[in-house]
Amino acid sequence: MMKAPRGIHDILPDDAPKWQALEALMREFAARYGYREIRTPVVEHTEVFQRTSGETSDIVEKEMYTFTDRGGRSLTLRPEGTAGVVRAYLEHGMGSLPQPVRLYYIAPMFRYDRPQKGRYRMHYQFGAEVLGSAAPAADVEVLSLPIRLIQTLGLTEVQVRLNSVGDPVCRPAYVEALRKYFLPYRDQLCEDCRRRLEVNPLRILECKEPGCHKIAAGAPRITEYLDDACRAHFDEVKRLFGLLRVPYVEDPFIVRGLDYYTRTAVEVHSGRLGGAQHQVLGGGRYDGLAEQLDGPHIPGVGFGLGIERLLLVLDAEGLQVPAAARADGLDVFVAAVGERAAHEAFRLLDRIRTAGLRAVGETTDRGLRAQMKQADRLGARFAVILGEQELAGQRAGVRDMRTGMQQDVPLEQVVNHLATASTNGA
RNA sequence: GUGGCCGUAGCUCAGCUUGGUUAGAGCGCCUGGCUGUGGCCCAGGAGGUCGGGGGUUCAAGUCCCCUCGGUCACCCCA
Repeated sequence: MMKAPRGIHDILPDDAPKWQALEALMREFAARYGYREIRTPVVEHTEVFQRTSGETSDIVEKEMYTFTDRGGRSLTLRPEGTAGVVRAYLEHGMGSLPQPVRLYYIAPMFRYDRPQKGRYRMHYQFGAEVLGSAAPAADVEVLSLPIRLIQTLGLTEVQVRLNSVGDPVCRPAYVEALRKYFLPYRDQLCEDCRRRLEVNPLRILECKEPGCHKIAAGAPRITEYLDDACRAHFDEVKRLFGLLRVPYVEDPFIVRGLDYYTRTAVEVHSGRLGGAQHQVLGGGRYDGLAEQLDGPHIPGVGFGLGIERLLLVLDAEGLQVPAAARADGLDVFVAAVGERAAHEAFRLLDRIRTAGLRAVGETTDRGLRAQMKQADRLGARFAVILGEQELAGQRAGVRDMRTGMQQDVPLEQVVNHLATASTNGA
């Protein structure tokens, strides 16, 4: 049997209302903060990600869905949202819009890594970016959006972790210091970290190998190496979070997987996901990204939030997405007995829908009993019954499926009757 | 990319250890009891290449190998 590709899943009708409700809430929050939606393509030129994420990043090294199109171009299914958004900003001259520009997206991302619960080869992210502002207030504004959203959903066991990864001016000195620190321990590091020592010593900091972790604990801290500008920026970000009373912890060990990050780096973790896929959100500032795409210097900051993971965390904390239930449901089922009645029912069904009610009718010709059972199973609030008897008197039976009360209603009044009845006590 | 566990109807699972008649159950689905009225009950029915391929054997859902998929722990990430 044909199956969906590995690590890629269907979202079925039973779950869709939950997704719709969550997405609606995200759009509502984005609008509240003045963010406008941008829809960028799922594929970009491979270079867009190669140049921004960094050649040594895991994404570029082993996780990209890359293919050659018929014209010989190398294209890649986007592994993350930011690079494409910045590309679009540059391509469409958004630098001439009032700055900063605030953008958000809800879109699928693709990463070719090994699937696990909460980690999929195709997953959805809610993300937002502020482009054109280097101010610490921009960092805190864009990051407070998902944090407030998470609070609104009622999640309690989440932690905001904050760090600064410096910038191209001060980071090289720190990387050197790290290299110098780790070199004597070289033989005690794990295989991966020995490699990291060469290509990207920052990564050793987040290694979970106990041996490496222990050595890393004594490593110099980035905060000791930040230059005045970066330090001032970081201090102000922390001050502003404090002003908003957003609880956070400083974590000198988060460095983020993508090379384009500068200064602010943030992650949000849940304590409820068994240590596995507990990271729900990642983000930070990326002041050099636009230049890497051959654009001018456009500072930016943003985040990406994994929707599947958020859903998982909600579940783990026993929470529901507000209003998710109401996105589903059926008002009316129209049952017909006999061919003449079926035609009249078909017309009636159309009128009911035109009036704005959610209705389905019988499309085969089963017995009334089977049709009533359908109405019940589909969760219809009312059943309308049309047969020879009703037709003769130009009437229809309207049955309230909750109470079992049935009324005889003139045919031309059925739609009105249903409309008022379904708004009362729905 | 590395290692462990798992894979039998739409769903949840039994059967596998000690190979041997037509592979079962509950729920769901369809039909009937009730010739035009849902929920409860009763009866019947449909639905399975036992994830796929190869091997061992007189005989494989059951044993072995490979492969695909899921899951967990890593790597890393949302």
